[in-house]
Amino acid sequence: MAAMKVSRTTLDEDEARTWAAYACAARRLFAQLDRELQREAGLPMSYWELLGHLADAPERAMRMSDLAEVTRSAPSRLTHAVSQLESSGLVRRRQCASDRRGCYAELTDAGAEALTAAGEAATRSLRAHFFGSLSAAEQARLRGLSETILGHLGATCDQAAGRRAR
Amino acid sequence: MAAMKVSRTTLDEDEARTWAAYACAARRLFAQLDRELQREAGLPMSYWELLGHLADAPERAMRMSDLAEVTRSAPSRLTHAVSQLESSGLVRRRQCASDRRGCYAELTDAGAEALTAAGEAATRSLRAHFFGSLSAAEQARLRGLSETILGHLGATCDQAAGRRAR
DNA sequence: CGTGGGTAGTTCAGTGGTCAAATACTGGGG
DNA sequence: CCCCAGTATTTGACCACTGAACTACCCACG
Repeated sequence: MAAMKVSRTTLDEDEARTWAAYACAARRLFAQLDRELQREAGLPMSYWELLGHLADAPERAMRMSDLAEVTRSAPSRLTHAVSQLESSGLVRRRQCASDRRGCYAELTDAGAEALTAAGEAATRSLRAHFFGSLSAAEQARLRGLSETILGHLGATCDQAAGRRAR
Repeated sequence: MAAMKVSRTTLDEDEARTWAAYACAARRLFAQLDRELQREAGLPMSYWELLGHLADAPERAMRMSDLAEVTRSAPSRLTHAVSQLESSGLVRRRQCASDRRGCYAELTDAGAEALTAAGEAATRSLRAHFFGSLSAAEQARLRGLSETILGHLGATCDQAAGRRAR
């Protein structure tokens, strides 16, 4: 008879294979997208996303800390990333009028252009390697599963955040 | 009536959301696992996997280049990683008898211990954030989808590899 | 008012990773 | 037998990212 599943401190065969497949697929997809984005648009994926958030924002500008929050990255990362993007002319820093500590990162026209170029490269890459391998129904299922995972992560993270906030 | 889907150079709403959900979930899972592994076992995820491959190998040892292949990483990364692991005593380098250029990386007893500790931490983390959010059926579906993606990636990569190999 | 605890952003030192060049050795054809 | 094209690994310079100080500023309270 099959053994009851008991809590072990080690993954069983099936779990290990599931995680391996998931992790390997995701990593290779990221690596591929990143490479193609870099090659065709000269932009790493993380910078592409950063520019994307700026483009979505009103005035194409955001406070550093808000940008840090939506990209889930440490403030110091933003400083470095924005400095780098600023030096390649895709982003501009603007003093915040109401709070002299503060600082806006604003998308420049060159940044907007780079963003659309990167968007096209990303689209090609994703169609080739991600959407191209899945039927519409499979895409929907994968999206559902991802959202489930995210929901669970969000909940546990919010708990932690709540605890920290006391 | 609904528009025919034509090839655009930009993702449509639905594709964008699917990719966003997938990418965000995967990244947050990796980040969480990496943090918890680091905190509880003092080991980044990539080093944990590296040690895992060594543990699975006969004699708990592998040639640097084979290790590079199974971890899909550049040779120089292996050199750096193995040096670092060697200096913390988890791995030992051994000369290859038949090829004096060659070199084995061998798991030490301390390395094996660290690996099981990391395995337990990883198991807890994955159960909490990954398996914990999905039913058995969902896990199976996610695994199937990941394998589909991998199959597609493998095929396209092998083509590229084949072209390169001429 | 003025002072102190919180907040916005930067700086710095450390780490894991990449790419390109250097080193050391192998093995088959002249 | 020797030479050289290829292979295994290392080295070094550089980059992105992180966490922990640090600076500058805001604002509410006494």
